[in-house]
Amino acid sequence: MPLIERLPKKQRHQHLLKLIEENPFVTDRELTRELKVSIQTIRLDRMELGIPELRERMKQMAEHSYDQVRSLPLDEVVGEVVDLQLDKSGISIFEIREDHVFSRTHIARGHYVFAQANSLAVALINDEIALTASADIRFLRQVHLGEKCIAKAYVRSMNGHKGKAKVEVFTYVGEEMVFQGNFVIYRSTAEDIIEGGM
Amino acid sequence: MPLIERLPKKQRHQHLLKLIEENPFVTDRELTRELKVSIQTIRLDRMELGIPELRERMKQMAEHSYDQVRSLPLDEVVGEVVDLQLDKSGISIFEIREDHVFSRTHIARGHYVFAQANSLAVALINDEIALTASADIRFLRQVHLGEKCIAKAYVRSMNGHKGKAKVEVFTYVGEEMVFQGNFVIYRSTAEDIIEGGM
DNA sequence: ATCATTTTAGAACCTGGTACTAAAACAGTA
DNA sequence: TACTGTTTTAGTACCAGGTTCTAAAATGAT
Repeated sequence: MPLIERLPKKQRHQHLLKLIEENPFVTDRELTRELKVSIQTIRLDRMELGIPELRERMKQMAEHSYDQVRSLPLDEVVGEVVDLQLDKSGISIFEIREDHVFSRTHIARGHYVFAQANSLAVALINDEIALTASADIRFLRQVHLGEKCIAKAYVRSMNGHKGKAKVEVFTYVGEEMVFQGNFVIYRSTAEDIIEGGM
Repeated sequence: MPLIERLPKKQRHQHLLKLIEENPFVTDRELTRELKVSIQTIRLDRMELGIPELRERMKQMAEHSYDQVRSLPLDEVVGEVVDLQLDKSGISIFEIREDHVFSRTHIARGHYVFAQANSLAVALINDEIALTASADIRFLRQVHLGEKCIAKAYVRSMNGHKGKAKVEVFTYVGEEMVFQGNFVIYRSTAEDIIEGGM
């Protein structure tokens, strides 16, 4: 059992990591020329380091970037409002479809679940203008493809008839709560300018 | 030379284009099942339409996203990542268009601004799975139709190599900060189950 | 000299294709 | 009906860039 001079291998591993980080599109064969070892050694090294093959690396990058690109087309109304008592409470339903999930995992992107809650919170406010000022949100468990999110929103406070309203939203899949958020909504009857908020 | 009834082929081409656009990761074999023709026909169709093979498509996507600072010439694509240093920082640009605003006020809906920030925060995390766990967000001023939102995200902490990461996002229109958010992102290398989070 | 580790070699097999040849099925027309 | 042209299907050989497995050789430490 060699005890010293074990560096070459570790050094090569470091070098390998660096090379692949520099150029993730490098093949094993190209690496042999750089590292001066056989292709089998390269492959053993990759195994030990847990580095996937070139094609898998490319696939991961492609999926990653694809997920970014397709991540925005939210519909005008996110979720169907099935019950609405202005300034009091409301319920909306939103089914997670193919468009709303990460392709790899089939788990819903957070901003869709947020969008449902945000839309409902804004819809609840009985004023001409209602914009989200801030929010404090928590995703309690993943939501999967095909699941139906039921968001329930309650107006908690109502600073006069102008100003801010606090709305609490709970989103469920069946019995389970999957999301919870506290929204502060700016409200205004006229088109007067609000110093902040959306 | 058949002159009429030439539709089936063109129809199939349209269908093929749509299928591949919907899911660029589809293999020829999978397409045969959808289109009910032989794999050779699929391949002839791809040839005629100039659609490269799956691996080439993935490679192009991967290369495209790898190309660090891409051309600013904003695509139609909203929330385009123009700079990305994994696990460190990133920048994305999103132009507010008709679809993204309240029709009355021409003010952007909050969840679009949130979506840009959320997507960027998730994109930043260099792991197979990255889901938003919670967020604390603030809309600092309204964003109007036509304005360009530039989101800058920074990874602030990195609980080991599994677990949670904290990402801070600032969104600007010109010099003005319009949004600020603190995201907690769950991260995981494997497909192991995460108890909560999106 | 001996023994464990490390490296190399080689063969079989895999996916998701390309390139090419050729037969069959389908259509329209003379 | 027979001929012609397009379209579809089938099949083979080949490719890159690997994985998986077995096994031999080189290296180094004691």
